[in-house]
Amino acid sequence: MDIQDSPFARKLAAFVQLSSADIGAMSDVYKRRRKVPVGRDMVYQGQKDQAAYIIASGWVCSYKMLPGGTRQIVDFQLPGDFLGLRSVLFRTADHNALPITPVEASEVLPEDLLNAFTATPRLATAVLWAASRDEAMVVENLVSIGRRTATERTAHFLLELGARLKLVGLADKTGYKCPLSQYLLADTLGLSAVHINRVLRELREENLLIFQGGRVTFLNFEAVVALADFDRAYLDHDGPLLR
Amino acid sequence: MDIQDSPFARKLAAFVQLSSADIGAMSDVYKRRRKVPVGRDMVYQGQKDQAAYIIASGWVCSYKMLPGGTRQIVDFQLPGDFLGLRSVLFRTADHNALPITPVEASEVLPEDLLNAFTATPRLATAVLWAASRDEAMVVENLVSIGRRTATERTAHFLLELGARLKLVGLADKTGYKCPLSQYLLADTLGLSAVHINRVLRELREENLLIFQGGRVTFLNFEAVVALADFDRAYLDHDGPLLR
DNA sequence: CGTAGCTTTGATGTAGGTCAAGAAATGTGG
DNA sequence: CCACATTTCTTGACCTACATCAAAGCTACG
Repeated sequence: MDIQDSPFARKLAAFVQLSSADIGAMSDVYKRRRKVPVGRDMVYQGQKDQAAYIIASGWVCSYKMLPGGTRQIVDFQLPGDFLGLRSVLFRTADHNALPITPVEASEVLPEDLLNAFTATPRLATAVLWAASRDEAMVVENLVSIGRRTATERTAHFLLELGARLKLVGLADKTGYKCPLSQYLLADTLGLSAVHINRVLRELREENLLIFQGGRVTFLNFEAVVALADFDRAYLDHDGPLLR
Repeated sequence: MDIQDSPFARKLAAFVQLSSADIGAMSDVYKRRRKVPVGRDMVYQGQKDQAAYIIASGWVCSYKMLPGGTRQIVDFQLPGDFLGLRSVLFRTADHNALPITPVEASEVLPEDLLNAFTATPRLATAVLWAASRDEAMVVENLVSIGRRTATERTAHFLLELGARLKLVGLADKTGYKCPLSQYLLADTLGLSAVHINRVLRELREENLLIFQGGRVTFLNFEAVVALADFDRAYLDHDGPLLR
């Protein structure tokens, strides 16, 4: 794939107009392509001098383990997303990352990243923007878990996933392919798997959405948006914000 | 105050060694000093072309409102912290920010910030690092609310605050001054104010810590760390990480 | 075609919410 | 420096959303 057509470049290009120099710097960063199988951690907590990755295809989840053996999933990385930026900046990973589908990713070495930032500040700004977008999602998740009911936060999360996938052309208004199990959903939303199951049944019986057979289908998109108090604007940005 | 002695410069200097050029760029960024009284929002959701701020003194809380009138506090900004970086990058604020003590802050204009990044990439990297540290805290909060009990997450949060304040010289192992009400604590931790009160009583009666009279006092620091499963490393960084 | 991971459902338990109301602290104007 | 108002804290009684436990039916794929 040409660098300019990669999901990563597409995403960044939504924010800054990248010059050919910027794109050149990106191709340096974006070097070693790797395939990673399901179920083996790509990053694990406490690991030193961890590389970062840019996801080309597949889904990854970033999570933290707690002493009791419970897990909290913090975020998912989808095609075009950066994985492990914090691990590079802090020199130590503070979380784990696990592919939940087979993944193709490009390894980004810390030096390359920092050199690219120094050489092309616009790229640094673009990466900062992408990191901020991810943080905005984590924040929205925090709000969900803190103050929304199980049903609201499930709906909210599934809408958010849809919006992200739409950005990279993997979803439309009717729904999207979704490889998540109810266990993963539970660990994302701070609920038990049993309760997630009941919530999903309720959403299905209310003709709001169907989560089944590896697919999310919205039956009544507007009603789901209303239920979840979903802000459609927050992941949409018209054109490049920075010229 | 000399720029080099500001809490902001101190914090960034912990990450990158800033050259005099970097410091010069910072003084451009770090320009208009303002005083803000308690209880008037500095940033509010939906506001366009919002400035960002660097806090010189005082505490600010960033929060989101939900339709039911409930509130989730996402983070606190303490002296040296950046406020509203996302608002600048996205051109629209996605949250509110409210001083909970009188605040002195320097306004950072979007242009100045972006110019500084272009002129001195090291500064951009440093700001990216600071933003990542803040995100790490939001993540830790998410984990708390998702998977820790009320007692654990309260302990965790109070330890984290202590660690942050220690970085800017406002806390030691015995405790710190803390202007938060139990209502603020509740909205931070996704609990009700009534329950926070019970949790604090329990922590007090177990001789773990006292939250009273605008002060947090640790009676048995080690026990609190153990209870909260607090990772002391994650906010400590020995020296500049990036040379 | 067996076995391991998912999904579904029922029964029961509990952490934390809500409501209510008094006590203490804090602020404000005279 | 006091009286009054307002917020903040504290506690008790009761309730509910979600967890836990248990067990049966699915899917899938080696």
